[in-house]
Amino acid sequence: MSSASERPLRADAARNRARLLDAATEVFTTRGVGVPTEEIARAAGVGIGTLFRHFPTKEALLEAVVVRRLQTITDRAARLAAETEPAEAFFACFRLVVEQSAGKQEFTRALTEAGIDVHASLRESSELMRAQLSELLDGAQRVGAVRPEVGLPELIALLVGVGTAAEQLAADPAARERIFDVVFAGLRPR
Amino acid sequence: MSSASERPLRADAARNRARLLDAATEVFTTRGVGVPTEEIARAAGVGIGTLFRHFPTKEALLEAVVVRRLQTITDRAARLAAETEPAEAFFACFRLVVEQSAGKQEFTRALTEAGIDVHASLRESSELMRAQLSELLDGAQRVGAVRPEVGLPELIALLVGVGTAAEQLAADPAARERIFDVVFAGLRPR
DNA sequence: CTAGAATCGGACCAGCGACTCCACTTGGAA
DNA sequence: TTCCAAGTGGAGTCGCTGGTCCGATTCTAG
Repeated sequence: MSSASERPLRADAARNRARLLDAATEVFTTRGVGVPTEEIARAAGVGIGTLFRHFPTKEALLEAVVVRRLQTITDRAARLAAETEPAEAFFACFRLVVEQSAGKQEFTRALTEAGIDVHASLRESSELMRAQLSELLDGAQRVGAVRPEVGLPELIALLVGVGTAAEQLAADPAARERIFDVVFAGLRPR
Repeated sequence: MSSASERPLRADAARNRARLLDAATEVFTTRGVGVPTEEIARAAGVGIGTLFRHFPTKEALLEAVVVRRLQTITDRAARLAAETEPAEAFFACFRLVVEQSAGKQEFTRALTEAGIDVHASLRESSELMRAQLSELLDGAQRVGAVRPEVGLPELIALLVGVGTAAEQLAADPAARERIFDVVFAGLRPR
C-alpha cells in the first residue's frame, strides 16, 4: 500500500535509492550505526544531498535498512517453515536468524525493539516476523521438539542473545557451533 | 601499585572523585555511554572542570567505571568459588555475572573486549576475571557438571549473550528464569 | 590563624556530524 | 529535439559535545 501512494521514481532516482540502501546496509552492519552519513553517501557514489532527498533522516535510512532485512529473513523463514517438518524448521530458522543478524548490532537492536516499541513502518514488518517465529515455535512444541514452557518473548531474547554471543566468536566457527549445541540442547525437553 | 605512585588526595578531592565514579556508573549504565559528559558532572554535583581534572578523558572515566565493576564481580566470584562446591559455584557465578552486567551495554562491551583488545588498565582486571572464570569452568567440568567440550571463549560469549537476552526480559523475571533454565540445561552433559 | 598549594567550576573553544539550500544536470513526455 | 519537472551534489549552517583555561574557592600544614 505504501508503494501505491508514491508516484513512480525516475529511473536514475530509483537506482540511486537502491544503491543507498545497499551501501547503508553494508556500512551500518560492518562499522556500526555511528558512521557519519556522508560515508554512506560516498560508498553509494552519490552526494549527501541525494541521500537526504531519499531518506529525510539518518534514522529513516536505518529504518529502511532494517525493514528490508526483516522482510528478507521473514521470507526465508516462511519458506523453511513451509518446506520442512516442524522440528527441523524451527532449529534451522533459529540458525538463520542468528546468522543473518550476526555482526549487526543495529539489526539486533531492531529485534530488541520488536519487543518494546517501534516506529510504524518497523512495527508492521517486525509483527510479521514475530508471527512467523511464533508459528515455528508452536509447531516445534507440538511435535515435542522444544520445551513447552518456552514462550515467544524468551525465544526472541534467546535469538538476540545467541546473536550477540555468536558475534563474539566470529573468528571461531567451531566455538560458535558449540554455542548452538548448548542452546539447542537446552531448548529440547529433558 | 598504582595507588602507591599517587600522593594522597585531598579530602574533598577524594570525595568528588568517588561521587563522579558513582554518578558515572549510574548514568552510563542506565542511559548508555552516549550521554554528555556534563550530565555526569551534574549528577555528581561537581563542575565539568572537576570531572576532567580527575579523568582526563571521557573514555578514561568509562574505563575507571568498568574496571571497578569488573573487580567487584571478580571478587564476589572468587568468594563464591572458595565457599561453594564446584558445580554450584559455577552456576551461581554465571548468574552473578549476568545479573551484574544486566542493563549495562558498556560492561557487556567491556567483556566483549576482554576477548579482543583492551587498554592496559582494563587488560589487568579483565585478565583476572578470565582467570577466575576459567577456574570455575574447570572445576565444574572436572565434577562432570558441565560438558567438557565447552571452552572459556564459549563461556564468555554465553555470558555476554545471556546478559543481552536477560536485558530484554527485564520486565519479566519468570521469563528470564526460563532463559537460565535453558542455557544451564544445555551446558550440562546429556 | 594564615599562606599558598590543591581544587573547583563554568565560560569558552574547536571539531564533528546531521541536515539545508540552491544552482546545476538530466530523464523522458510531447 | 525540446523543455521542464524531477533529481543531483556539495558547500555551508547550526547545534551539540568533548575538552581547555584560569580566576575564585577551599583545604591543611605550620
